[in-house]
Amino acid sequence: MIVFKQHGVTAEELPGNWSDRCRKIPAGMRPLAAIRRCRRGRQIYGRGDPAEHWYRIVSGAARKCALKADGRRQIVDFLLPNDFFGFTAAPRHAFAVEAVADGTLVACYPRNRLESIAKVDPELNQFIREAAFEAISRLQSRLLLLGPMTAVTRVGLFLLEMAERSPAVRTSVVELPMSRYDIADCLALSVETVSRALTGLQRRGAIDFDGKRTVRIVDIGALSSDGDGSIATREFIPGLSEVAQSLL
Amino acid sequence: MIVFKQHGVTAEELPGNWSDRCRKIPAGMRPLAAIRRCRRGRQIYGRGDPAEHWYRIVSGAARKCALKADGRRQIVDFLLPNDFFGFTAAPRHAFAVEAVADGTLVACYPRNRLESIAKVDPELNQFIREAAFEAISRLQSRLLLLGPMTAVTRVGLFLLEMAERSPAVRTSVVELPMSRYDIADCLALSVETVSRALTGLQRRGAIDFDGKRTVRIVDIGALSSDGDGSIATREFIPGLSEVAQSLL
DNA sequence: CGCGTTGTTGATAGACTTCAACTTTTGTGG
DNA sequence: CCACAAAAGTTGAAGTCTATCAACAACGCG
Repeated sequence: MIVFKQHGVTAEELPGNWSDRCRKIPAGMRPLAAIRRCRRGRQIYGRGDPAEHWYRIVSGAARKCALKADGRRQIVDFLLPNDFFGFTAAPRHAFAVEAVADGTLVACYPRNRLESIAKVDPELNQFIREAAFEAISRLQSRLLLLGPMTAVTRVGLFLLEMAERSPAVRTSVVELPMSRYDIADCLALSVETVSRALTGLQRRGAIDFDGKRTVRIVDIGALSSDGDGSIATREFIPGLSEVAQSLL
Repeated sequence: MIVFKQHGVTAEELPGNWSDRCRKIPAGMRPLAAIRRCRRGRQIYGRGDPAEHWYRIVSGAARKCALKADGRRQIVDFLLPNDFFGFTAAPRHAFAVEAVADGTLVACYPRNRLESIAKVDPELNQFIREAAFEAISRLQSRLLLLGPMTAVTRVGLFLLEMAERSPAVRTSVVELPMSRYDIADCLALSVETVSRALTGLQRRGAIDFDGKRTVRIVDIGALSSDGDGSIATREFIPGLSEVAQSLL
């Protein structure tokens, strides 16, 4: 059994909020779902495409991203199972969404039909509203990740966020569906810096690898604290659960 | 008359999207509004406060921010007239919101009563949904501002965003309600860097000042292009209007 | 007028990016 | 099943940008 050095919390107790996101999908919208299977890199919708559907990740993972003139990507959000996306008040999507994992399953819901049903179905209405509110929370957490902090701290907090959003039972083991390049584009760092940060965290004993994309969180204190030992994030990441907050 | 050097577009034609945000507020929610007047720096709600209201800025400006352990702030969003805020699926607010301008007027709507009315009022429902979607758009734009780019570009894009969100008729003149410190905390830069960037843009002839907090946008090309003249943001900021996109 | 706040400018140190070389992993076709 | 090429990941050295520290100027308010 893995025990976190600083706090004596077993790995299994590392809190996740995944179950929170598994609220029952309203009966009214279930029959409207069209399931699509996407290979790695496959575009789910592009920038400028008419916004005719809302989407939900069933399994796998996707990235919401913008393309800059110099060819570099900026990843705005990672979508994991049960995340809804594609919300916009505008008639067209402002960002592209692409599958990250091979064989990602996406449920597509026709927007106009969903909106018609919502007119007479309070349950569906509340569901959509809360899905949108969760997207807001996710984006706000991501904004904090881009604040002024060192690369190591940023990568560490990213791993924590992924751990909490992960559906895995043992949340101390994080499966990263995305490449180092994706992480870099998401954290506004270069690939090399991400790689060095991960290596640094490993050397420090904060994490360990069971493969390039499988991370074991060993010492959650070392993960979130800065290099000099000072804790940089107390009361800082609202997206993290209460328990994780207290650990920071 | 001010003419933009690169494109020959008069100042008055610089497009704003403020009128888009002035959609009529549904009749059902108007009588519920309680108006609050806030002095500069006054907290509208704090982190951890029960989320019992939704809010709308009537006049003035506010900042949504998180406090880090080292005492530094991270500003997640600036709220301008007609922006709605306070949305959350959680029972408590994750961020604090404080007035930036003196005498800021805020409309407060009781959340539970609004939700009750929404159950039977499709119009109100759609209104709330779209207000939330707009918050999502705003946050996504802000995420792009924190991507990897130089401080000058970041400040320039910030000015453009403020210009487009401004209710002023002549959108080439931007009134900044916030201090340099606020801008720094919003863009993840130091105050000194923000100051230097503004001075640099002025020297380059991209902007001019009618006072510390009144900026005239003179050359929109120089504002959004990088130091070496290369344009860094084409097709990049979905939050900007189509016309501004074409100018970038 | 004095004092605190806000804003500007300069010099230095530190962090990240970039460029380059290299290793490991993955996938594909013979 | 192996060979080979492409993609993904790692590591090192040098350059650039920004933060920090420090000093000072401008502004606002009692």
